[in-house]
Amino acid sequence: MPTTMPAGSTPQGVRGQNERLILWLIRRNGPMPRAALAQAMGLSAQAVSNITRELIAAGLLDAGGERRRGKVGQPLLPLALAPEGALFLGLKVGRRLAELVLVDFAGQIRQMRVLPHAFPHPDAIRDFAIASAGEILAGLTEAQRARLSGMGIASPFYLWDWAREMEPWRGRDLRAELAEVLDMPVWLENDGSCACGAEMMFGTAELPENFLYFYIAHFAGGGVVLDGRLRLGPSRNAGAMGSFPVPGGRQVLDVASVSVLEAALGHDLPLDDAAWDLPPDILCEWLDKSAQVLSHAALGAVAALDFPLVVIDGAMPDKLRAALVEATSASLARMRHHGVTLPEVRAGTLGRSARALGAAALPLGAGFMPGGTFSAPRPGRIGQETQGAPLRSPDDR
Amino acid sequence: MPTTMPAGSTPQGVRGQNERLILWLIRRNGPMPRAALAQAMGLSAQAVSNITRELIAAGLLDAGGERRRGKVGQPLLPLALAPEGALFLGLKVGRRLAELVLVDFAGQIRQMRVLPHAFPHPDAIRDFAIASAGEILAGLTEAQRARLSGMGIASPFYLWDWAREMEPWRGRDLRAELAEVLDMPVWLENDGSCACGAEMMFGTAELPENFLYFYIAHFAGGGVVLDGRLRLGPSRNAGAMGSFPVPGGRQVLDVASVSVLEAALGHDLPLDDAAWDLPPDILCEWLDKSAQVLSHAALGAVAALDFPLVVIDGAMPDKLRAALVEATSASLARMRHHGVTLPEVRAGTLGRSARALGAAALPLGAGFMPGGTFSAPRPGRIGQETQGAPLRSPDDR
DNA sequence: TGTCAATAAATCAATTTCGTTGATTTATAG
DNA sequence: CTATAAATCAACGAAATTGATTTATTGACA
Repeated sequence: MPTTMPAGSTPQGVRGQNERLILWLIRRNGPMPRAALAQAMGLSAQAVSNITRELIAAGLLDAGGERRRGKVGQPLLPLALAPEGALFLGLKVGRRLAELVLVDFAGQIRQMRVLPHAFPHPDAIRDFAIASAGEILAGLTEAQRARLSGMGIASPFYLWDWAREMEPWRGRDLRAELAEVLDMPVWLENDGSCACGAEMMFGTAELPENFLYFYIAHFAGGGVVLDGRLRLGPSRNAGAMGSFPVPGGRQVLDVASVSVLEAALGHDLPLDDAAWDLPPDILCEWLDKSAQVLSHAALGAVAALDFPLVVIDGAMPDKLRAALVEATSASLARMRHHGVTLPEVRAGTLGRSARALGAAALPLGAGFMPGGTFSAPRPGRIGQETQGAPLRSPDDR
Repeated sequence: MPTTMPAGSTPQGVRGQNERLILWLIRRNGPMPRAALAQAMGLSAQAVSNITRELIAAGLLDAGGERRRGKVGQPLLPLALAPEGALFLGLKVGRRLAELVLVDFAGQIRQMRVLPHAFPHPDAIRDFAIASAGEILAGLTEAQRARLSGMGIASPFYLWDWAREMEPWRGRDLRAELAEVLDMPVWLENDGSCACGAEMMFGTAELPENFLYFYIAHFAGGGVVLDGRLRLGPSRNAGAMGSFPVPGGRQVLDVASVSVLEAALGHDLPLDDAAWDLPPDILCEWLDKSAQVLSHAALGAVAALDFPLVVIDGAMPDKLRAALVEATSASLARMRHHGVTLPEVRAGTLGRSARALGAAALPLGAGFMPGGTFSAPRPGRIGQETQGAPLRSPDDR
């Protein structure tokens, strides 16, 4: 039975849905006792008790924390995510670096391998991913290997539009190539959407259910979160904020990107944030122009989607990111904005690691989060929640 | 128990969800036999049989159609929406007219009352709505009155920003005022979103699950449909395409609206489409400028949300609307659009009646459509499908 | 042209899954 | 030692599933 069709609901689907919702609540709120879960979900304590028992048996939750005493009554026993509950590989394809990370169920990066390159090439990155994944797998126990859920890839789209050197990417399907060799499920999404998903899944700040996200690196991208779900779009190209049109017949990435800054400098910027040294005049010019286009794009997105928050992150020093947030917020306030409420603008919390983390979050989202947390495009004309199967420990298979 | 919290799933919710999905499938696809429903939903024929039996008993579906023979086997018995299954009132607040319509479950307008005005005033519209609703109710049978689900209001937001004459709207809550007097549930949403919802619910053309919608009347608005659901936004202001920023420090409604056309003409346009008489130079100028801003806004929205389709409708003659569609499509093709796929541009199918129909669709969506078809904003941090209660016929209450 | 097997829709009966309700156990504050 | 609240146990009800049965049509063969 195809899982991509508009689906009716079934009792089994109910269980899977509730399991995933519990994991999501704990992921966003930190360790929670069963009573709080029942309260948050509107289910009975008994139901939560049954579901959590299975999740603990499946190795996804950990009840070994300290009982929290304080109020009258039996003390609360907070349930935490079990870090070893599942493991994920994340591959980031960047303009200057490829990265492969191993991330655990709690969102910690356990291992990282890096491949620098003059330009990314699909053959080189495929070989790097295969070799590095092999090394990482070799270092895992049998039990850990059984709990590896798959690999996610965060890659820019339309790479061949950037430069002649990236023509080899045209027509390549890195996802399929790696899925075949690695013998595990592989996902691939736009790098901006991945970074956004990482902020939602692993970010340390409270986030509203709806926000717009920009990620400024060598090129500019973004992501869209609606109702607590990362929106990928019917052709997987949602959140393409780098392509957003701005006045002057240009697009956001023509102005607000690190490559533009490097072009103004006349040389590449170092990978080490602390070593960035920017002349004030060039910096101000870039900040000013970038803030203009970011605020234009942000206001357009707010008009269409009513975002209360815009998050800006990127591969740049914290200080520069903060200045960009400030400049964008100020530019937004100066724009004509009748009929819309201006959003808050805020910096992201993950910086350079956002894309690789987001890549690893793809199998996590697909397997362990409520349906559509990383919303897959569904063919067919009618929208309906796709329900997931109940979660089982790898041992059961 | 608050229904606006992130909710776990329950068996009862499952039934309600499936009931609504069946109604939605039939609404969009036309009469369907049980076997096709089971196929489309991924449920067993038995489940569909049970659910449809109840929906027929509740008076929402009609099994009285002709059996369709042709293939081997027992002929198909298509189930259709029962027009008398429910009735809805829709109130449109417009710049020149207020309209109150009575719409049946199949989407047919059964009655309509109109109030012309120099400017809309909340007191006058309230009185008009109360009086007209009373007259309409008086003409219904007792059974029909029992099946009246409520009233929806389609109103522009921030009315007081348009003109000094509309200052009385500030701070008014027409929804609450009417809900109190009319003794029925009342909804109110932005008129652009309502028009978009009408296209989705009652439009005669096939629509994809995701599209952007513009509605050009005295002012310009719009709507957003994602995954087959009308998106209202966390503060109910999604789809505010009239406020979309365009080059030159302006917004869409500063350029692409009938009021701009009237200003250029120097006089108001008649309510009768056939009586519109526009000098070619003024028409061309308006079409050209409007297409530019519409295509800019559309391309921005496509970058953010990956829409495959843009629908343009409005209170104007079919011919003018077609010309605007054509001009916008052409302007879109001329824009720089690296990294995004250009959407199809198409005319809406409802024209002047879109907003009133969409108003009536608000109680329909709230009561009889899958959760979030007209997505209500949900407070709280974690997104989850809100499940509806099973549908019961009014007689059961 | 008439009869009958094949086919597919729709329903009947029995079973399983899952959440709920009400009673019970456990551990802490005061 | 009592009140309180978390968590579990046992019985119940709602909804979907599976497998068998009924119903009505097509199409082939006599």
